[in-house]
Amino acid sequence: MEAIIDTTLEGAALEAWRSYLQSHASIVRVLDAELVAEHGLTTRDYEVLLYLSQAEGGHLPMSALAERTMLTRSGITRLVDGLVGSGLIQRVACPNDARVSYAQLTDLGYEKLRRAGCSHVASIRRLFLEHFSPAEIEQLAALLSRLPGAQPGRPCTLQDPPVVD
Amino acid sequence: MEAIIDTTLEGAALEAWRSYLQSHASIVRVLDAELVAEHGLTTRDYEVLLYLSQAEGGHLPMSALAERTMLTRSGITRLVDGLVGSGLIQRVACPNDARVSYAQLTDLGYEKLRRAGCSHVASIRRLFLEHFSPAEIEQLAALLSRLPGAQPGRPCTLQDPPVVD
DNA sequence: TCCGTTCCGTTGACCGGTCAACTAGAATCG
DNA sequence: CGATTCTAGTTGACCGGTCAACGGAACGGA
Repeated sequence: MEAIIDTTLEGAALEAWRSYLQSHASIVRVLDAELVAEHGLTTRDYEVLLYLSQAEGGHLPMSALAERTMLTRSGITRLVDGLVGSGLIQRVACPNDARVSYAQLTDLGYEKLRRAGCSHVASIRRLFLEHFSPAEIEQLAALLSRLPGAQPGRPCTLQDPPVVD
Repeated sequence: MEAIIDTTLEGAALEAWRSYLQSHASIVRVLDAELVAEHGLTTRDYEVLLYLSQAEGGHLPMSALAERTMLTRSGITRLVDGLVGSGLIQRVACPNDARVSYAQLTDLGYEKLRRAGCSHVASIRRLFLEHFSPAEIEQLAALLSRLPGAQPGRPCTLQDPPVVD
């Protein structure tokens, strides 16, 4: 009845994996709490506003948002509902394709994002970046970028990819 | 209307943070899907079984589980409800203190954990560890262990701690 | 042209978790 | 001892998300 993981994952590997998991949980929890407390936004909200701000013209189709946030289309519908409700974005019909509706950042939304962004980035520095030297940051970036899902394009295979050709 | 993060987080730092977030999301998602598909367990379920297996006598009070899993006591109640329902653990009254009830791993639960553990650890290797050399694993462990929450004891402060004395 | 298929977004039902209120048992202190 | 306070666990109401089903619009052959 001994620990399963200890018998199968040796020292440093266990330590790396454990730290990866636990630090993420803790950091994300704090970031979210701060964002909610100071700006009334969840991390999801913030993420959506950020993606919109980076998009051409400040708008993006719902499914593009779903893809970027790794949420379901229905999830995005509901999330956007909330942001529309608080006036940070609005829905705009697409002139070329009546099926798609854009989520469009409003002035209020952009302003909100600007304010929230300052404290949020500061928190990221405090909770993540400040624990490393610039050289270590580079190491870390190099290492972590090899992991599945880290590269924007390569999505992260579930099991072995069903390569059929 | 430019990207907020790009103007405030310079190259490598942005890259490190982005990879950290996205890789975690992707990896955890896959791990969970595999665990559910192959063993009918969520990651939470697995975590609870693992903690119980590591505990003296295979049992732990509910609140100890809540603490370790970073869930609420009510959350643990419901999670344990499910595991009791599928016969993997059982509730056992504490003889010394009638308030506490232990969650106790059953034989079935232990067997389940053993099986699930094999494939789960294999997945962790495939999705995380195998992307690095042993030396890099050590680097990674050393770096990540500095992050808030990575050390078991030190919990991760929310904002500046409200020191009142 | 018209019908089948595919794609986009929304909706209803549900699930896993939180928060707040509660109950029961223990601990403390007069 | 009894009153108060604290602690462990459960419960009800809610929230944020998924999944499955759907409706309307676009596309692609016959």
